[in-house]
Amino acid sequence: MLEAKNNDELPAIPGKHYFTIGEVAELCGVKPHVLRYWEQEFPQLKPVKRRGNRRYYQRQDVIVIRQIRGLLYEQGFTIGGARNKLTGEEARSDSTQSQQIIRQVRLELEEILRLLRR
Amino acid sequence: MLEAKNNDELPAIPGKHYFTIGEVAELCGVKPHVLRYWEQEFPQLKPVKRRGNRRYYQRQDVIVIRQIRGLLYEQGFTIGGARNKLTGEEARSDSTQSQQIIRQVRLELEEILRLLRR
DNA sequence: CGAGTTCAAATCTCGGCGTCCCGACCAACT
DNA sequence: AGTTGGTCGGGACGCCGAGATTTGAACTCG
Repeated sequence: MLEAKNNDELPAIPGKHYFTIGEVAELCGVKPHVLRYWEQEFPQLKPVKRRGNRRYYQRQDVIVIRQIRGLLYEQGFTIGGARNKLTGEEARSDSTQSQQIIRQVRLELEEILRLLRR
Repeated sequence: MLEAKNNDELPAIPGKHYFTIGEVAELCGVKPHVLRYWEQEFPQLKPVKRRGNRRYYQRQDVIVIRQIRGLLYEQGFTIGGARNKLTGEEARSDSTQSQQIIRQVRLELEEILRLLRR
């Protein structure tokens, strides 16, 4: 159990509404204590809690967890990077790689313009 | 010097062909010993070496370094993640359109620079 | 009831990512 | 030629991010 699987080899999420931490662990290939840890690190991860502070995850939470898992274990983000990526996902000021390059070229062009003006 | 800048606040790359490690450090906001370290970690980072094993970086190297810097310090990738992202990008690079355009514009720019320098 | 699961909090581990230090080498000035 | 300051590789060291383990009590479910 809990081998290092690819995200897309994980089982489909069963049709029920609530999952215990153990079930989610199994579903996502991530150990329970790691799920608790991630909960401190990712504000978007807030399972409902019930009697005795037990966590009850909904399907949405499972999806978020799989996203996080993908960013950390497949894409190679740090926790901080994954967090930013997730929170900034809608507020896409996210500059892609080629956008950065283009900005750089623009700077160089302006530099040349400056030279030409003298 | 060497404050934690954003990538897009870095100065334009001057028009010369070769840079010492110290100049690159300054240009990219990354200390020399880190550049040497990255060189072990990123196969795509191979400055030419001359007498006494001194590194001579070309503009292309400076660009790569800034990309790496962006991935690590702004996007929040691990070194491994950044490396994969870069090598994966290279594999695709011959077919992505914007990269071809960028390369072409860059060539023209360098031609102009050469003209300007006479 | 009893076996198994879950809880919070504290502590421990370990590798990733540098950082420091070293004597030696090199290059550009004067 | 001598001086000044940047650069070389390499080995030891340090910090901290990301979990792992431990503990002992509380809960769940058959």
